[in-house]
Amino acid sequence: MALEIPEVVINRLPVYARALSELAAAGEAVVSSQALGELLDVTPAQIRKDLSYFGRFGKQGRGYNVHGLLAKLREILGIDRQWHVCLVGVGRLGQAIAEYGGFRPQGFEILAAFDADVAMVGKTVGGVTVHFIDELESFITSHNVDIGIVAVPAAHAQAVVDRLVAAGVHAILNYAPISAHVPRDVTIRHIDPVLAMQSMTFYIKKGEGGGK
Amino acid sequence: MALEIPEVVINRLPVYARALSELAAAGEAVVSSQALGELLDVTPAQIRKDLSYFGRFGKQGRGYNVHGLLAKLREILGIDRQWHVCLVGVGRLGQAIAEYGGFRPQGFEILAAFDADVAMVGKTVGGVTVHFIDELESFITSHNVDIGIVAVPAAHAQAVVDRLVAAGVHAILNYAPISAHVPRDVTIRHIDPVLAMQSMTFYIKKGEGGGK
DNA sequence: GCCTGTGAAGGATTTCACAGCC
DNA sequence: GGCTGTGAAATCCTTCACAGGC
Repeated sequence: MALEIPEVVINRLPVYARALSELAAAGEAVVSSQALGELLDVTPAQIRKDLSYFGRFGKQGRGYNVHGLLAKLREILGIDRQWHVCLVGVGRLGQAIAEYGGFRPQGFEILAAFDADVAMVGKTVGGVTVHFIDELESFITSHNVDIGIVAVPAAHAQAVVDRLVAAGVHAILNYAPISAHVPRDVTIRHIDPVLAMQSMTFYIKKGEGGGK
Repeated sequence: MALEIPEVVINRLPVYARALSELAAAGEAVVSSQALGELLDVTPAQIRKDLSYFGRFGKQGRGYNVHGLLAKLREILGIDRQWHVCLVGVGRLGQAIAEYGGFRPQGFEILAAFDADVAMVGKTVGGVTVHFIDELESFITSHNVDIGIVAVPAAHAQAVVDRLVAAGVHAILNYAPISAHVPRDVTIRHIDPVLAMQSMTFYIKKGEGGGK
């Protein structure tokens, strides 16, 4: 009977969880949907409805227990555990990703990196050892890698995605500027600052010269 | 009568434009909504409907002229010109952004970077000179900066956003892990790989152990 | 025969508004 | 009195399906 949960809802939960972490760090014990909504620029009704897909976590007249709700969300999202990640591509972008300190504290452990350039093989970037790309599949299998990060040039990105999928990875974070294809049982998210820029210019263009 | 165009539509246009660039580079002269849709995993009806917000660009029986449609989309999005960008924060992340070569070829020129750390001031990162943060407002005004990129620690990010907005910037690309507040006439986009990861784990968690 | 552009239908998501509980 | 949880209403977005042009 677990009715299908909209993807938009799932995408908002990590934002709620992040805000709750901050509230917890600030020593807040309880928060209302109203207060949380103001923090996040979301309507209180939206928050309550989103949470209602998963259960009844609040108390009438009071609001939500910050720690309790955070723990619930972490469980729902599956971020209450360690995930094994591998990185493909250690060019400039890949190196920046390897050196980025934001993944590990959230439970995403980059176990290894892979590259087609033999000159990179054996080096260590941000604490991650670079392997030759041909070892990708065996590493994924032997180390139970859950998530792949793609940071190769656009021309090779789909091939890398295909290899990750074939090797059994079910989630991919793609930094390459392509619309990658994946089977329906694989989840993919794209990080593309240029696309983000290009959608913003539509709105600032309007403000110039023209009407209202 | 320019009926309001949904934001989801605007967000898809850059993806269409990117695909058209590739088709153009591959020497394709014409493309149907069907073919473009297969390339992008989007339904043909969606593409046609999206484009219909802006005009009638296709020819029945043939499809769309690749160059013509691309030019139209670039004009609609405002990516047919140069934009002035400034970067705030040149820590590890900010440096990686400054060194990233993907913005300039798309018309986004990073004119300057700013940081509160005087040890960074005067240095050059990825061809961009670092200024002291207090020069932010005067630089934005004098150089007509359109877009700000925020790459400072979370604790300072909202303050930086506020300063950018006060200085007249109307679009912000935010890499800091916060839900920043901006006035309604300012457009903001968030780049947050951790949030992307955290929404994917919901789906791969389901695949494990459990049902169906 | 093929493919666009588009009203209309359908589906999804958000917001409303209020009963019920603390 | 304040705030949640939630059906119902409203809004938004996608898909259908077909008239019309090439």
